[in-house]
Amino acid sequence: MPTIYDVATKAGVSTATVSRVLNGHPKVDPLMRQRVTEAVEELRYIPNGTARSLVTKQTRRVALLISDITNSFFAETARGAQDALDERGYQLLLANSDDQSSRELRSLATFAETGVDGVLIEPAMPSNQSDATQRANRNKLSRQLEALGVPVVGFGPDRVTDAADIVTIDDEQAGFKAVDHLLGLGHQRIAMINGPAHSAVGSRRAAGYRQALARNGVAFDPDLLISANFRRDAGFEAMKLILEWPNRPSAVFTGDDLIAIGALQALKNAGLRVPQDVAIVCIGDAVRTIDTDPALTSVVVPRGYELGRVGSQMLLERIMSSGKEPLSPRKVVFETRLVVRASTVAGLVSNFDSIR
Amino acid sequence: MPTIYDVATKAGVSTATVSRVLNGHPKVDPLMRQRVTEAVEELRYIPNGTARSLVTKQTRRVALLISDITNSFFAETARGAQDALDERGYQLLLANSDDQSSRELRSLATFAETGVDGVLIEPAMPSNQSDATQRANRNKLSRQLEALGVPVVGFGPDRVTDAADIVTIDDEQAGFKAVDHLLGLGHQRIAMINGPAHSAVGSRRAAGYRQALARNGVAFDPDLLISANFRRDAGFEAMKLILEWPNRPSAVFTGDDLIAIGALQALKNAGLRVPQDVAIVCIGDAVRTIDTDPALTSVVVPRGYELGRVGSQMLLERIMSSGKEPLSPRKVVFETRLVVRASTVAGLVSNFDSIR
DNA sequence: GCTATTTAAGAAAGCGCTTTCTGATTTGCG
DNA sequence: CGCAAATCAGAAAGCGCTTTCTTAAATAGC
Repeated sequence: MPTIYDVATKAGVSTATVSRVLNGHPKVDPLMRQRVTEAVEELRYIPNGTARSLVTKQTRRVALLISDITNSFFAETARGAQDALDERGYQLLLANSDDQSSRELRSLATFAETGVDGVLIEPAMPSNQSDATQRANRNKLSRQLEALGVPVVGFGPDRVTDAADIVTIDDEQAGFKAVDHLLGLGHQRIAMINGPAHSAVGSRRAAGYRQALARNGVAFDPDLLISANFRRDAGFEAMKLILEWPNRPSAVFTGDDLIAIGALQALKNAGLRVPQDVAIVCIGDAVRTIDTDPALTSVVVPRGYELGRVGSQMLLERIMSSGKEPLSPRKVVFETRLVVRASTVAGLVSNFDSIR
Repeated sequence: MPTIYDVATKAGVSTATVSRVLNGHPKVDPLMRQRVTEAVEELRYIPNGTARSLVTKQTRRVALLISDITNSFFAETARGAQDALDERGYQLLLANSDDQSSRELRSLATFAETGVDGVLIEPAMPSNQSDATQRANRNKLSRQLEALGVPVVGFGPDRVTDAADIVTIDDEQAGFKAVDHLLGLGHQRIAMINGPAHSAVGSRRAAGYRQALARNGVAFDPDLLISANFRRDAGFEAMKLILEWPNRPSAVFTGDDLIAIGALQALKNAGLRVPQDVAIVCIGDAVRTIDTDPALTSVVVPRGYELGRVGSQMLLERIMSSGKEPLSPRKVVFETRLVVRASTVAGLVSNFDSIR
């Protein structure tokens, strides 16, 4: 592997000049530039990024720390991040936390050694722990993130660090819109099948559910709020359970689209009509909810791609403005949008246009 | 940020000793080790990986270059790779090629600068190009990969480099098993709805289809082989087309599970019974094919996770054995398994046990 | 025409580590 | 007890760059 010395020798200049040419320094004689460029090509010289990083203290690398890349939402987030970073010549270092604080901290420690210019993080929020433990973990995370000394952008409603930017979805609003829609259609007894009780996303969506009820003067009945899982089978089982209640709700709001698909299946199996017997509304991805039968009314939330992209852009802004006066922490909240389909309004025909 | 000098000073030793302690060098006095360890903790010293890399020429970083992380198969691959790498303290650098050679080469160039210890690659195989162009691209890829000078593991049937390891799925076998099953049930007129005509995976699966026909003495009819896309809607449309044929096939083999799901929908819409009127068999993921109605008979291929994991392990073996005599190129071919369900044999009841 | 100023290239230091080589001290052995 | 061998810590070089400082040459000013 040729080094900058080889190039300098071949071009008959000093390494300083080679470096200047390589970095597009303005004050360099066109002749020198030419000679260096030729030498670079002849030797197929590739600058050593490690050596460069050692002196510049920049790696052109950003870490993305999520719970699980296998989750399609985060896969999209990764892709969005990747695309934005790519445009600026930054690379993406990926790590999965499995929503465990310990793994999260471990990854961060590795990043500290290896060196990154910034981190994108979806903070772990393990729900199986006490509030005190959770707080302690968040504190540890904050401190470790601050110790890294690089810009941070967090996905989720809470700021992971005092200086961190935030990009998130207004889940409470989404829950509100869904339930408000049902109430507007005259439903009064509305059940909710939610994700895990203490999941961050689930609890915010449930908050929206309660808020919509309150605003419409309907009393909240805790029995109607079921904690399940963000999975199809969980939705199926929960719905079966609901159908055994003596006083069946006229509508069901589900915490996400997979739950809704499972619930729909359970209703079909029971021979019930949707929406005539039970209406369904969910929060979810636009694409996944359109080709069910009936198509699902849903509050469409932005795709992971958007969040990843915007998050990266914000991170890059911070990275590139380092040295200048620090930007104050920003927060981007994505809006959600109710898309009415046949699962709440009988006979409505939907096509893919509705998802745009 | 404290450096190794600070630690050395604080511990009253030389940087050499600190380095030895940090790297677990055996011949170092326990007393020294103790003093160094204490100094490290007091100063919260974190070794600078960049500086280390500069001298050791190792980055503890591996690149994963795939077409698109948003594809769930590759998301799983990434996860499998990640998990295997994590165990050895290696990090994952992610890049998407979108199946474009140009992007692939660009990413590789960046990796060359930044430095990686190995690369996992799913080579781009853009099908919209001439054979000559494709060959040229493959050559460029090979050369650039070789220039990198690090171990390579490729996903797919063809060796990307003479020295590269391979991990792949026996798609031809999968196609064979699927069609052989149909033939065994007495079907003679069997259509295939495949993915894109020139996709690597699709063409191998089609080869299996033809091979099964040949082995069973059934003539291959090119009209029965439809090129579509590995998507649900493509399957739906293709099936609708087939149903307009004067001489309807008694069975359909689809290139993947999404196509099958779409095809199933088309058959239902047409009021046809599966498998009595038309049997369906597909190649696909075990989970996705079980909760259709009827459950899909399918040739189950390993999940991306497995490929990623095994690929990484092979890569790590090579990385860690560098310096020793080079391992000869290896090839791991994952077997596939026919799982018979109700879409070919009426009345068969399936549960999740069948997917293990 | 001679000094003052600008311009651009080079010398060399230094980024934070690892590792070889050297040398002091200890241990082994006859 | 004396010398050879073994042990382990330190000095210093060097990994491949960037960047400051220096210096030589070119230009300007009067």
